[in-house]
Amino acid sequence: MTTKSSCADCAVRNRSLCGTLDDAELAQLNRIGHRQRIARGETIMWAGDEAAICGNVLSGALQLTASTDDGREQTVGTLYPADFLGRPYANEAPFTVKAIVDSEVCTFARRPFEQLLEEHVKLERQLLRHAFAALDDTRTQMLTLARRSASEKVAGFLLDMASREETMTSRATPGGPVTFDLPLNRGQIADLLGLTIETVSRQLTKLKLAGIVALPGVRTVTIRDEAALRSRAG
Amino acid sequence: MTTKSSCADCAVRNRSLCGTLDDAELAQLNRIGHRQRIARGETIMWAGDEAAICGNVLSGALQLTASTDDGREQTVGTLYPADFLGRPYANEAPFTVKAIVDSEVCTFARRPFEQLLEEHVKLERQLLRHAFAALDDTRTQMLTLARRSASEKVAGFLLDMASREETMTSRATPGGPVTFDLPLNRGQIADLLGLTIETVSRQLTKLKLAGIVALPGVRTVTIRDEAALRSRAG
DNA sequence: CGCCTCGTTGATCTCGATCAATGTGGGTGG
DNA sequence: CCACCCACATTGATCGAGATCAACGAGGCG
Repeated sequence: MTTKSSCADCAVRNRSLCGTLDDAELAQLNRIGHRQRIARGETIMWAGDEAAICGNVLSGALQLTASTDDGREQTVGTLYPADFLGRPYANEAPFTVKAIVDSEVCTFARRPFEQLLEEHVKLERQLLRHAFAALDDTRTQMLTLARRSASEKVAGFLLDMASREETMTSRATPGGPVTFDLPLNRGQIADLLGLTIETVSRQLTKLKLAGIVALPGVRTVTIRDEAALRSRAG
Repeated sequence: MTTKSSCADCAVRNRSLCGTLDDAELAQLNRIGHRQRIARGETIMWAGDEAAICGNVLSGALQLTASTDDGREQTVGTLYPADFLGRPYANEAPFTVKAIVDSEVCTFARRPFEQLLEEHVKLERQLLRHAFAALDDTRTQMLTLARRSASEKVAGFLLDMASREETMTSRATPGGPVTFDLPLNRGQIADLLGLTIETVSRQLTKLKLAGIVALPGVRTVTIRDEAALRSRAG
């Protein structure tokens, strides 16, 4: 399910790779790009398969997953709007990419995109910055996975999701209670944090009993005491 | 302690960033580069400080470390010869960089290096490839940190070190016993794998008692049964 | 209504951390 | 040359966080 469309009205126009391109360059990119909808749960790239496409996330959220031979899984990265997806110059995709909510991605076939990269230095430079940023994020997450306790992980995760929510909706209520919906179910949170479903659930219950958060719905979270949550996140 | 020197006799000439440059470009790079020795244990970059330099690792090994506010540490990356060090376009260094053995690095002041990057597309392209490779490595390591058991971690680590040793010395004894020295002490192995010193030590003892490895010296390892080690690594 | 997925809660177990003591090898100074 | 030291490594005993196994609850949908 792909549709042609113009870059002009792109929601992530000035945050993604394309931000620095002039109109002529953008037109070129537009020519090889397709806007593609990906349903929740759908996998658009399998680890080990040929890395045929790359692109920009327009809306929604996707996750990168690695797994051991015997099936233990770990989320090794999450892609949000304006993030870059795929792996130029690689023959096979290193990780599996799956939509965790309904999403839209602006995709390019890898070869033509690589071609464009080589012709447009600005595009390559932006990609380099994105790659470095992703590398820093990933390394920071390593510290969390290896050294933080379950309660630190869950507290940190909630703060992370809250701040993402706040920047999306640009709500200006610093310190006040924030309510938002989690795009992930318990299993997905567990995958992300290197925990089990049960541990995530117990940690959330603990935070609820301590009055730090409220859980009006199973996917809905209200942060009632951000300071306390922050101190638990360490 | 820095010395000028020529790229012509550089040990990592054709594996590092510089591999694709022509003589004129190399001369330019040479003009702003310094060969710098770093003693074992010495820190050349502190997380949060200004990211003043970047460069290529020539020999030895360095580690990137992240730590929590209360002092728990995690190695989030290791740099070997030909790896790129530093963070162009960032104002502060994201992680602390320390030499784990006596090392040599070819360093550039960040600003002039960035300048050169902008002028030489090939350099930028190589850096992009390095960054992607580092990203894949880091994400793969996340799976290990979060989901593998202590014995899987240690077995995998030994195989990793052995293969690195083999490629360095290009020894051609596939399957046969391989002997090599670890550049890391037990504490550093623990940091790398997200374990404690005691657990690493116990796992090594277990492998020794099972006859899978021999430990002729405290830093020396002989792999006696690679297949068994590989099956423990999962 | 019954089924199915997801989430919560309880009981128990296990791996690895922690605390503590002992061993070892290499370097230094008497 | 040897005795001592000190950092590093090993080994043992115990503890506890989180995994695992199991049962139950709550909403959504045919």
